[in-house]
Amino acid sequence: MVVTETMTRERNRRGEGGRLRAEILHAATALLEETGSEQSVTLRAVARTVGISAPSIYAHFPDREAIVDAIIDDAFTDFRDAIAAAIDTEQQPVRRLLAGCSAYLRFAEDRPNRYRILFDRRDLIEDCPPDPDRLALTESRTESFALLVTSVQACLDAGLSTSTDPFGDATAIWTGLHGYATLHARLPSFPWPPEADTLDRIVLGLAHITEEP
Amino acid sequence: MVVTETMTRERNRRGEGGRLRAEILHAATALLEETGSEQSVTLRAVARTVGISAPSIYAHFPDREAIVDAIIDDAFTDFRDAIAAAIDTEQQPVRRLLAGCSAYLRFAEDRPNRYRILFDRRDLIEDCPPDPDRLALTESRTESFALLVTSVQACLDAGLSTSTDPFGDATAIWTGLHGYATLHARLPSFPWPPEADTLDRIVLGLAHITEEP
DNA sequence: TGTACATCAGTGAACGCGCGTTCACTGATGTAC
DNA sequence: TGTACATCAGTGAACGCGCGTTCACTGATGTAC
Repeated sequence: MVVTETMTRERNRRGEGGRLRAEILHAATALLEETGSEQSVTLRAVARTVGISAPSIYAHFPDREAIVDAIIDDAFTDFRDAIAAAIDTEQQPVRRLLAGCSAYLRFAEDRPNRYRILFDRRDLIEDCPPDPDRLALTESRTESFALLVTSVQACLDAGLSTSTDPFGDATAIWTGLHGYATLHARLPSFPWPPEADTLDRIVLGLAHITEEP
Repeated sequence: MVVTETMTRERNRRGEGGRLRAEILHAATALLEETGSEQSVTLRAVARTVGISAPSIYAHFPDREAIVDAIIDDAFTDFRDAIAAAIDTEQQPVRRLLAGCSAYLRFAEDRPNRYRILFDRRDLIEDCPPDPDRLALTESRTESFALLVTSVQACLDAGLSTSTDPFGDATAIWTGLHGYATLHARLPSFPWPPEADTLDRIVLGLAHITEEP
């Protein structure tokens, strides 16, 4: 007997309707990561993947946009956690900084489309009024960046950097990492230098690190 | 009398049908630059803007994709020309390099959506067979990058850089510029340092320039 | 223990929309005689 | 100079598609008595 997608799914028991929300998010994330395009997260495609009818989604999300927002929210949490975890594997400040940046690039390389959506939205382009629903998302972004600033500051505090502007240096590192991550994903056939070289260049050069770890 | 878009346009005279091609491209470019999304370049939207019927486009482009390709091709030519022109305004090697990089950022800032499409396509992700129609496009990309490599090499030749790897340094500068350009456009409310500082950081730091111009 | 009933999780049909593309066509423009 | 005709630059209607969203509904599940 051939088991199709639709046959697999059983209706949730009473009180467990909320489980569908997670299934929807999971399916939508898979779609987005496969295609790399937010446009491919359609209610119908998501419903097809989950094995439900499209209108069922409205019990859990007010509209299509809300699903995409939720995906980005999740992705940012993952991103921040991955970097934080990597930093925590090291003690020495320069090593911690490098580990965090390395995790940044690894995240972008392992799941390029997941990384892509993090900074792809037009959220902050228009000076929109502070939207409470989006505040958590903004904070999650801020936190990822704060990890970087803190790591640079730690090098400075330990006397391992001649930086006079840790925030500016962190910003420079961020743009360097972002540029490498996005171009590397877009143009894989370009003769890129090894990731370790890039990391050294960006981190040690831009953060004014004086001593090798 | 109210003159509407559609009333404005007159049919081209015989032999001048080719002019419509330019009008289509112009309209499509405007659409892409306004919205920043390739998706908004639809045959119908383009036709509406030009003031023709949608099927008329088929006399000049085989399909929708061909229009977008043509836009990117044009954008790349503009991009390369802007950088080349800026470099040529200076004599001293370091100044030339800085001028080129500055033009890079200015292009990205002035026409963010035009810049965006340059590296946004998935062209090279799959190892597609060498497509002769796309070769010019690829060359135009290569040329833009070559300008950068040459500029770094010139600094080295003049003894103004301690670079041991001009190609790698040019790559690092490129990723730095790209990262700054894209993030700056995406998150304008972030406390970015002045562009000049960023340029100095990226160019002087990453290209191992020893002497200020 | 049995049964009527409220609730919950989800369905199926339908709406209007814009899309890419096709097809047969029209009517002005230039040209051959 | 006049006219028949080929050509060129488009048009308008239609196709099937997938989409977001709405609406009235169904049928299994648990609960009150």
